[in-house]
Amino acid sequence: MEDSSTLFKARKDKMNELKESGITLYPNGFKISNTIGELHQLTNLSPEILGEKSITLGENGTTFSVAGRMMAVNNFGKSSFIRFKDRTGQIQAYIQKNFVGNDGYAIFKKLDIGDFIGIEGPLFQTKTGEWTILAKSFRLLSKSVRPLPEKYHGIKDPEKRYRQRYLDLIMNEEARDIFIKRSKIVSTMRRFFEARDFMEVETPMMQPLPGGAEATPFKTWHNALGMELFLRIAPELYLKRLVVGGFEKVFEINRNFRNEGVSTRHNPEFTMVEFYQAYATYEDLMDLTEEMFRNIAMEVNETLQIEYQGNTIDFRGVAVTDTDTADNQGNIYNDESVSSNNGKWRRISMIESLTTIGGVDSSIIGDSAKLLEFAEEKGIKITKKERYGKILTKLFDTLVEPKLIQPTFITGYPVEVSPLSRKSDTNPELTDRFELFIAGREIANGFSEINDPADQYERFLQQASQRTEGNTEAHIMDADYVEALEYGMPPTAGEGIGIDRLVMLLTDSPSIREVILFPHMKNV
RNA sequence: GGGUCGUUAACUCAGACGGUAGAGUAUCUGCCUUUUAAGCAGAGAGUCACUGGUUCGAGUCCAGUACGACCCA
Repeated sequence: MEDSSTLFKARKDKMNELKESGITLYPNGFKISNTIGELHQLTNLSPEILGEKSITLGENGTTFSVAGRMMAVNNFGKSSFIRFKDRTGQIQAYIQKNFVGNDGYAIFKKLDIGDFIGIEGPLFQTKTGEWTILAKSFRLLSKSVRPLPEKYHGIKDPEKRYRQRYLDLIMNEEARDIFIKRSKIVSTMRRFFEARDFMEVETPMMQPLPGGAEATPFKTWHNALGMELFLRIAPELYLKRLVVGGFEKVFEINRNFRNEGVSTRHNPEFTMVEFYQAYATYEDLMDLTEEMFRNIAMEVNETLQIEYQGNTIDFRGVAVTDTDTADNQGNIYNDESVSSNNGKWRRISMIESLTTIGGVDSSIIGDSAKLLEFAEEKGIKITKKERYGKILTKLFDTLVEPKLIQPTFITGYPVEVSPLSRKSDTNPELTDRFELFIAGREIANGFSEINDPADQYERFLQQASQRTEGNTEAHIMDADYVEALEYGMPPTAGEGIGIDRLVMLLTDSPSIREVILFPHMKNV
C-alpha cells in the first residue's frame, strides 16, 4: 500500500479533496441501463431513435446509464472528452460545464485515468461522426489509487504481464481475447460432450496413489486423516472406476499437477479433459476427436485452417494414399485430395512414421542393437539397457514428433510405454493406442482400455520392475484399481486432451504462459 | 542443468571512447466548450535489479547473485 512515487501522492491528495467535498470514493448502487457494447449496437442498428444526429448534442434523445473504467481524458477549459470501457467495449463521453454545473465540473477535474465512472445522458454524434454519450450527470464509482501503464504502448514486460495479469487484461486487447477464446473453447467442448450424452464428473484431485500417467507428483499431507496425499497427475483410474460403476460415458475437465520444470510448453499445473466411452475403440475416438476439433475451431475461429506461428494448419482432413510421401515438414497431402475425402486426418503407425518421416532405414527398424547404433550416430542419447519399445519411442520423439505439423494420429505404441492400453489383437508387442500431434506437439492421447484385470496386474508388475531399475516415473501398482476391474469393465476407450496446448494452437500463442491466466513464477 | 540476451522515472524506451541521467506518455500548474496517441507554455519526478571489484571517477568495464525471455538437454 505504501508507495513514495509522486504519482501516488498526487492521487492521494485529490482523493482527500474529493472526500472533503463530500464525495463517496467507493459508493454502491449505481444502476446501468446498458453495456457499452449495447450502445454500439443501438447506434449501428437504429441511430435515428437516439436523438438528433447532429452537433446539437441530442438533448432530446433517449437517456442511457452506463459505467466503466476511464482510460483517457482530453481536457479543454470548460469541457472534456473521456474514453471509458467495460467488458463489452469502449465509448467516448463528453462532459460539459453547461450540463454538469461548476461544482460538478470541478469534481470531474479531480478524477483520474483508471477511475470507474457512471454516466447518465443521451447519445450524440461529434462532428467527426463518433457516437458519444453526453453526460447530463456523472458519478465516481470507484477510485483508482495507482496510475495505469501508458495508454499507447501499454504494458509489455512479460514478467509484469504474468505477475500482474490484471494490468495486462486492462491494457492489452490481445491478452483479453486469448482468455475469452479460452473460455469459449472450454464451453464449446463441454457442449460437444453433453450433446453426445457424456456426463461431466469430478474425481479426486488429492489421491493416495498418484496414477494414470508417468510423472513425478506433488506431495501433500492431510492432518486429520494423518496421511500423505498426492496432487493428481491424471484422473484416469478414477474415471474408469466410474465406467465399472455403470457411468458409460463420462468426462472431466480439470487440472493435473506434475512436478517438473517450466518451459514454453509446460506449466506445473495444466488443464486436461479426459473422457471415457464404453463400447468404443481407440479408432472411434480418433473420429470423435476430428469432429470435436473442427467443431471447436469453427466456433471460436470460424475457420478450419488455423494460422499457427507461421504455419497454416488444416483441420479439414486429408486424403492419404499409398503413393503419398512425406515432405520434410510432415505434410502429406495435396489440395486435390482434400475434397475427395471424408475429412480423415493422417493416421500412421509409429514404426511407419520412423521410416517414412524419421529417416530410419526399414532394414534396421526391428533391431534394437542397430537402432541404438543409429541413435548414437545421430547424437540421440538412449541408455543401452532400454527395451525395444522405449528405443522406438525416444527415436520418434526427436526424429518424427517435431515434423508432425499437420494433424496426425500416430498409432501402434509399444506395450512398454503404454501400461494402461489394451494390447493389439494382431501384435501383442503393440497397443491399441494413438497420440495426436499438431504443430510438432503432442496434444491428445487415447487408447482402448485394458479391461482384463490379469493383464492390468501384469502391466503394473512390469512398471514396478522398471521402478526398481530406477525409472522414478514408472506407474505405481494400484491394487485397488485392479480390484475394480475384477468386477468387470465393459470394453471402453478413453482419451485425454491438453486444453492449454489446444488453446495455444487456436490463439496462435507461442508460449503456454500466454494462455494461463496466472502462470507459476518464482518468488521475487 | 547448460548457453545467449534483458533488468535505467509509474509505463514504453534512448544513453558512442568510463566524466555523476535523457525523450515520449503519464503527473502537476497555466490557457483552451467537438478532441481522437488533442494542442501550446512551464514544472516536478530516478538506490540506473542487487552485491562486490577495477578506476581519481562506473548506468557504462569485470565477477557473482536474483528475477525474466529465448534456445538447448
